[in-house]
Amino acid sequence: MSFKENREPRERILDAAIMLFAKKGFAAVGVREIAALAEVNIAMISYYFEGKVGILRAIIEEFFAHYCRLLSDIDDESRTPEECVRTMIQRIIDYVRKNTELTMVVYNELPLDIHEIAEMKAEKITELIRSMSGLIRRFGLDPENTFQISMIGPSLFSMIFTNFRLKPVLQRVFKVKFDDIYYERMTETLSTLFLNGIHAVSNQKRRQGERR
Amino acid sequence: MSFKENREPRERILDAAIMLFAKKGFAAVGVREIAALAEVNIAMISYYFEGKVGILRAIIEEFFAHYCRLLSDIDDESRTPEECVRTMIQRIIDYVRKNTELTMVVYNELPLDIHEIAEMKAEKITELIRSMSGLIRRFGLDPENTFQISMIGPSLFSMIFTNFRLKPVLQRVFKVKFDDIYYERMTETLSTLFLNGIHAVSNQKRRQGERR
Amino acid sequence: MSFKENREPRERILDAAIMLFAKKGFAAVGVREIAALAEVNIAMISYYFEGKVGILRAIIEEFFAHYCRLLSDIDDESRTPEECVRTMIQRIIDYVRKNTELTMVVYNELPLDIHEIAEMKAEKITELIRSMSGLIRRFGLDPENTFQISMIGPSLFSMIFTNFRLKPVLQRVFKVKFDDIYYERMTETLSTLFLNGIHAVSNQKRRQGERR
Amino acid sequence: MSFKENREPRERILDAAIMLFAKKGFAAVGVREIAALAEVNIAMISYYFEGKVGILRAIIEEFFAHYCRLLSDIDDESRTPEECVRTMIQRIIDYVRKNTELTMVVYNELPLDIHEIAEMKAEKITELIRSMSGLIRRFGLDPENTFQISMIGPSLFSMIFTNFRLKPVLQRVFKVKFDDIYYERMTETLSTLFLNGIHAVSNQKRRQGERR
DNA sequence: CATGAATGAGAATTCATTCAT
DNA sequence: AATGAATGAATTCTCATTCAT
Repeated sequence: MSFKENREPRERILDAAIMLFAKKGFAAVGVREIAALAEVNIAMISYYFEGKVGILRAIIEEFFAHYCRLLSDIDDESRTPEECVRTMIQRIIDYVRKNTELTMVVYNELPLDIHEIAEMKAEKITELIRSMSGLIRRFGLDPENTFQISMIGPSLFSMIFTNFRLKPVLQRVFKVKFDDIYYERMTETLSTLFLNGIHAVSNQKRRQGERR
Repeated sequence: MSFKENREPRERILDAAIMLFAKKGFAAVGVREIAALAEVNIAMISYYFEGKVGILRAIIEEFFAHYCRLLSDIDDESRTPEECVRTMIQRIIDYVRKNTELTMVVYNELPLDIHEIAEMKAEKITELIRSMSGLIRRFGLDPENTFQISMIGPSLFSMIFTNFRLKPVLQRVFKVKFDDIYYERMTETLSTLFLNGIHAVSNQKRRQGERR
Repeated sequence: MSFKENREPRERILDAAIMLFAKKGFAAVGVREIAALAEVNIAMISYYFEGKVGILRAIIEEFFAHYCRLLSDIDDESRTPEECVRTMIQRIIDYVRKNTELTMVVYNELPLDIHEIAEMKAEKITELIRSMSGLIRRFGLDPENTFQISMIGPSLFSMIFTNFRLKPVLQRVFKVKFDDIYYERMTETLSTLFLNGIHAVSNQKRRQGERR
Repeated sequence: MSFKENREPRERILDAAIMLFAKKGFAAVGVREIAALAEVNIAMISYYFEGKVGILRAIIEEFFAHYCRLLSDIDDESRTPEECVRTMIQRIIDYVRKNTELTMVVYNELPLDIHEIAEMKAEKITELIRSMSGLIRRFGLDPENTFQISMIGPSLFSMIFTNFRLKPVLQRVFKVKFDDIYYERMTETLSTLFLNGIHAVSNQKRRQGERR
C-alpha cells in the first residue's frame, strides 16, 4: 500500500504523521520524515497545517470528534447501564482496532507538555468527561464525586487502550494472534471485569457509607 | 530544593533527566536542558552515560530493578492470592507515588520505538512477566494462556498507572487533592475492582469451558 | 483606509510594498506579506512585477521620475541662486512629506548592494546630478570639482531626508508634533542653514585660493 | 587580509558581519554567509551571539560605546563652542573613516523596525542626545526646544555620514579619491558649513523673536 | 573530573517563484 | 486576469557529541 494512491496531499500527510507519531512519538519524528513518507514536498506541511504541531492538533481534533460521536448515543434510557457500558466497550474496541495508531498518538501525547496544545487538550478532555456524566450517574455513581470520576473513568479507558498500546511489545514477548476472535474475547473479558469490579466498588462504598 | 545540594553529578543528571523526560517525553528533551537543570557541564552527560539514550537506559534499568524487588516476595504461599494481589497493588501504588516521574518515563517510553533500547525493553518485560507467573497460576489462570496474560496483566498495571499519568490533566480538569487519603482509597478501590472483576472473568471462563 | 478600495491590483501591490519596505527594509519583507496587505494573490506579484525586485525597481523609477520633474525647472535664470535653492528645499520637503515612505525606501536602499538594480541606481543618480549642474555652477561652484559636488550635494539632501528618516525614532524620544508649522520652520531653518553655510564655504575656498 | 589570522572566532564573526551588513543590509545577509566569511562553524553564531540579531545588537552596542566615549569630553568649558563643534566633527570623521562599515550598519538599520532591538535603539539614542545637551546649550540653543534638537542634531550627523554612506555610489559616479586630503577638506568644509549655517539660524530666530 | 569551545548534521520553517486551472 | 496548490532552495537555529585543556 503506497501513500500516494489517489489521495489528497493533506490526507497523505495526516496518515503518514499518524503512522510515524504512533511508532516513535511526536517529538521524535521530523517533518522531513513525514513529508517523505507522504510523498509530498516539505513545505506542504506548513501550507496545510502551519507546522508540525498543527498536524498533531488536527490528529487530536479528529480523534475527539470520532470519540464524541461514538459515545453520543451511548446513554440509552431504554437499556440497563450494564448494557450501555458493554456497548461502549465494544464500540471503543472496534474503533481503536480500526484506528489503532490514531488512538495511540493521542493517548501517548496526552500527558506530555506540548505548550501549543495544552489548553486544547484540557478542553477536549473536559468535554469528553461531561459527555459521560449521564452514564456515570445511571451507574449509581455521583458525577460530582471527583474521586470516583477521576479514578474509574480513566481506568476503564486505559484498560482498553493498554492492550493496543503494548501490541508490538506483546507480539514480541508472547506470540499472540490479534484477530477477530482475540478482540471478541477482549470485549467480553473487559466488560465482565469492569462491570463486576465496578459493582463491587459501588457496593463497598455503600456498605462503608452505611457503617459510618 | 536545588538539584545541586550535596549530590553527585551523576545522580543530579539522572534526577534532572527524569523530571524533564516525564514532563516532555524523552525525544523532546535536549541534553543541554538536562545539563542546565542538573547544573553540570554538558560533557558530563557523555562522560557518565555515554549520551542521551544512556540516561534513558539507566532510568529503565533502575525502574525495573526497583520493580522486580518490589514484586519478588509477593507470591507468598502462606496468604491467599487475593491478599497477595492486594499487597501488590498497595506496594505498586506506594512505589509509584514516591517515584511518579521515574515510573511515568518508563511507562510513556515503553511502546515507543527507540532502536538503541528495544531489545533491552523486551528483556525486562519478559523477565517481569516471568516473575509473576507464580501468582498468576495461583489465581486459577494459566500462565501459558497468552490471551489471559496479555490481557489481564497489562490491564492491572495500566489501571494503576493511568491515574498518575493523567495527574496534571486531572488536576486541571477536576480539583482533586492527591493526598494520603486519596491514595488509600485508590488502593482499596482498585483492589476491589480488580479482584472482583478478575473472579468474574475466571468464573465466566470456567462456565464457558463447562458449557463447551 | 483599506488597500482594496476601488484601486487596481498593481497599484495596491505598489502601495503595500512601499509601506512595508519603508518600515522593515526591502530584504526583510516577504512577497506573501505584501500580497496579504495588498489583498491580492501572491502570483500577481510575479505577474505584474516579475518578482520582488521588480517592485523595488518600479518604486525607484517612480521616485526618480517624480524627483527629476520636481527639479527640472528649478534653475530659473530670472531668480537668484539663493531663491532657487530655497524653492528647491521647499519643494523637496513638500514632496517628501507627501511621499515619506516612498522616499525612505529609495533613500534606505540606495547604498545597499542589490545586484539586480545596481546599474540602474547609478544611472539614475548620474542623471540627477547632471540635472543639477546648472544650479551648482550659478552658485559659484565648479560642477567638475568632484570634491565640492560629492560633498555638498549629498549633504543637502541628507539633511532634509534625515528628519523624515528618523521620524519614528524622534517621535519616540522627543514628543515632536510633525504638523504644518513644523515643516514650515523646517524649510526655513534648513534653507538658512544651508545657504549661509554654503556661502561661508564658498568664501573660504576663494580666500584659500587667493592665499595659494 | 584573511579573517582568520590570529583572531578570536567571536571577533571574526563580528567583523565578517559588519562587512556584510554594511554591504547588503542586515536582513539580506544570512548567518551562513557570515560564518563562511568568518571561517567559523555556523553554530558558533548562536554560541557567541544567540542568533543573528545578537550580532546586530553587539554591533550597535559597540558603536554607541565608541561614540559616547568620543563625545564624552567634547563639551570643554575652556574652549569656545565653535572649537568644540569643530573638534567633534573632526573626531567623528576620523572615527567613521576608521570604522566606516560599523557606522554604516548602525546608521542604515537605525530607522528600520527590528522588533528585538527597538527598545535598545531608543535607549541608546536618548542617551546620546542627553550627552550632547551641554554643548547644545552653550551654543545658545535650548535643549528643551525639541524642534531645534530634532532638526539640527540629526542634520549634522547625517551630513557627515552621508558621504561615507554613498561612498561606493560616489566612487562609481565621480572618480573621487578618498584619501587623507579629502577627509581634511571634508572636516574643514563641514565645520564651516555647519557653524556658519547654525549661527545664521540662531540669529534668525533671535530676530524673529525680537520682531514678535 | 570538569570545562567551554567547537563541530557537522539535522531540526522546523519560510522563501520567491511557477504552474495548471 | 486571477487563483490556490505546489516546488525546492534557503532561511535561522538547535541537536548530541567530542576535543583539547
